[in-house]
Amino acid sequence: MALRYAILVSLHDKQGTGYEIAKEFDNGVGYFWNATSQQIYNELGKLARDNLISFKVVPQRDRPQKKIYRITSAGKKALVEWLSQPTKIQPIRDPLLIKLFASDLIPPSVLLEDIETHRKLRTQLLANLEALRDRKTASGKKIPKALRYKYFTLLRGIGALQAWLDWSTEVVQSLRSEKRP
Amino acid sequence: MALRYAILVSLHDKQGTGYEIAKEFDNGVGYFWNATSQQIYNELGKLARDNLISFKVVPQRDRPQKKIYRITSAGKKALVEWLSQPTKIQPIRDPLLIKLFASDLIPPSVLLEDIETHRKLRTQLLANLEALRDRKTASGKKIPKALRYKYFTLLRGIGALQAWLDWSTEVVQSLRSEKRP
DNA sequence: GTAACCATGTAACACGTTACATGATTGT
DNA sequence: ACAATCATGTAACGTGTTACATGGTTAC
Repeated sequence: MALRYAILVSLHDKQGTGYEIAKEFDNGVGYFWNATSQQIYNELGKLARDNLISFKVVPQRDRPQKKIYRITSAGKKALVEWLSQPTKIQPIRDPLLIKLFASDLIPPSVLLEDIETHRKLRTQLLANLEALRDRKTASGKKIPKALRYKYFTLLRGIGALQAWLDWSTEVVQSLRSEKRP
Repeated sequence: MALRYAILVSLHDKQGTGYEIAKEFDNGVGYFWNATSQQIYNELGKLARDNLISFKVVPQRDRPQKKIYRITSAGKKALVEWLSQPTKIQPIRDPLLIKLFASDLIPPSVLLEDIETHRKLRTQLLANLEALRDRKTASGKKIPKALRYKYFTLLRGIGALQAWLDWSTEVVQSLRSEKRP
């Protein structure tokens, strides 16, 4: 159910096409929600059927036609209602930790490689988010009130990545010391 | 697919009934994987059909009969194979952050309540995990090599909870200051 | 020429959640 | 009385992933 509201939030901020929303999910919104374009196109269809969003078809010369979606007043109402409900704690499901838990079954090098790959990805992501943060707070800028909570979602992304990277540093050290004792 | 291997890891450690595995997922294994008993019973059925686990039915006087499962050699093989494959980074999906992102649509008090509920839950969880950790490292005990990586999964759980709580402290402060400026 | 970008969609399948169903025993 | 613990399972539904399908433009 949450994807639908993530989309409504995105459309409440700014109208857009499915393609654009999908891109946002890869970038901005992406550090707290994740979805494939297929999921998004599908959900946009349902949302339009439920009249929570409307769209206009825009033909283009060079590119395929597109649908620009915007939230309706019914959509805004549904969104506010959902926002007022308590959220569920989301369960943890990290396949990498299954591996660690079963590490006596595989050589440390296999684990190491996997962790290093994740480290690279997350290090890159962290750099992106930190750059974003720095742009927002550069030269003594103050975050406007209305944007403060969006800013907090960014900080959450950064905090989570940092915690993961700190932890993985320890694990890698331990794995390395095991290889050449 | 990962649930099946989480179960195999659990059974590789120690044979058990579906009920016992489900309990483990609520406690030990629970800080990195999560599943309902229905999911587990279902997957156990499939695993048995695929001969990756076997079971014997044990009738009991006072209680309903139970099935004690253990991993087979084919199961161990399948597990090792899976462990050797690279894992995927798991996508982030936190409904609470959707709320924050859309915070201009709801009064801060609604957000505050929700966050406080989460804080209580996670504070409790953190205390449990820290107690577990302290028991394992108490009185200068050294973690045996074979258990070191299991211990790291525990540290990961603790780190993630701490990062979340640190972040939420900031958010709550900001929300409170907005209520009475 | 090959990849990336723009742009949308269908269909099959896998995975997860919730509700329903059963039923004795133990502790408050 | 009521809830919790032990113990397993089916069925309906909702969500997420992967593959397939189409097709022009721009940049290397």
